[in-house]
Amino acid sequence: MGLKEYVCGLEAALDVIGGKWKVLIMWPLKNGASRFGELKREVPGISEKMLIQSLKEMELDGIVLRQDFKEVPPRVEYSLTEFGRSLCDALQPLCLWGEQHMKRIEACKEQCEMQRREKEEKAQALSHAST
Amino acid sequence: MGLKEYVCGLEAALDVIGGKWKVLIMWPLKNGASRFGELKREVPGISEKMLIQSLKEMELDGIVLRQDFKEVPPRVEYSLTEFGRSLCDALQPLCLWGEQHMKRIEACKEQCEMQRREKEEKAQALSHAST
DNA sequence: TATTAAACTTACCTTTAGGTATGTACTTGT
DNA sequence: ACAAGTACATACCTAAAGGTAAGTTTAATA
Repeated sequence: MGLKEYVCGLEAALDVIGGKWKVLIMWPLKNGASRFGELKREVPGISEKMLIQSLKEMELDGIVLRQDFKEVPPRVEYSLTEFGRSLCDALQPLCLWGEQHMKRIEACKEQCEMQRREKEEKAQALSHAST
Repeated sequence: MGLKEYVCGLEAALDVIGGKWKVLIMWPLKNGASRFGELKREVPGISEKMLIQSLKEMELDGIVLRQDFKEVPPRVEYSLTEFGRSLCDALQPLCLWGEQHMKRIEACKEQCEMQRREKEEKAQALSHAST
């Protein structure tokens, strides 16, 4: 598994925006730079660990710029690079698609959850019966 | 965590195409229906378990249609629904973006890997020293 | 009667992602 | 001397994703 070999462009793109948080971090940054603490508030539910971890990877990928003002207490601002903005543009249609079909998707995922639970319960019942 | 609440359309969309395999399964299906065995060959590296698991979820999400010909040995064909094709269209720009910057992304990810390994080795060295 | 072929299914295991909680560094203001 | 404020770092744990390998079903055919 030395070097990555992407089958298609999508695989590469998803490798950049993969994970639970990255797109949620990108979206507020479209309106301009944010400090670490601000971002934490703008992305509700994220932990500090996930926030810096994501930001670091996004910086490495070149879609986010980190600017350290060398003050105490620390002041660091994050913003989108040109590259990052081009990624946002490419994501726009997908975002729209998601918005248009959000209700439907939510319903499907709930359905999924229900099936998962049923299966889990069935498995539990079986394991109880065997003891 | 009862019901899902998506912050933006992207979150919903990524919930549909999330995971390692789904887009890789969708792409060959753009050229028409495929049997299970065909898909297995068209998506190199995928296991049978991951293939049906993904296909089932995609069917539930309404982006893939499963057609069982009730033959023996079994013959089942999978194809994209209208909804699935609309998703493909929405993915096109992202796919293009990924293709255009594939080299750059590959390089970044290798860089990432290297950092991870360094860190791992450092941690190992420390744990050895402490014993 | 045994075999074959295709599409699953299941059990078990390893790896990775993500969550929680606590600690650190540094300087300004008290 | 010390408390406060901000951006991290680190250790530990749980849950989810994914991999491997073996088994199951069915009717036609040898």
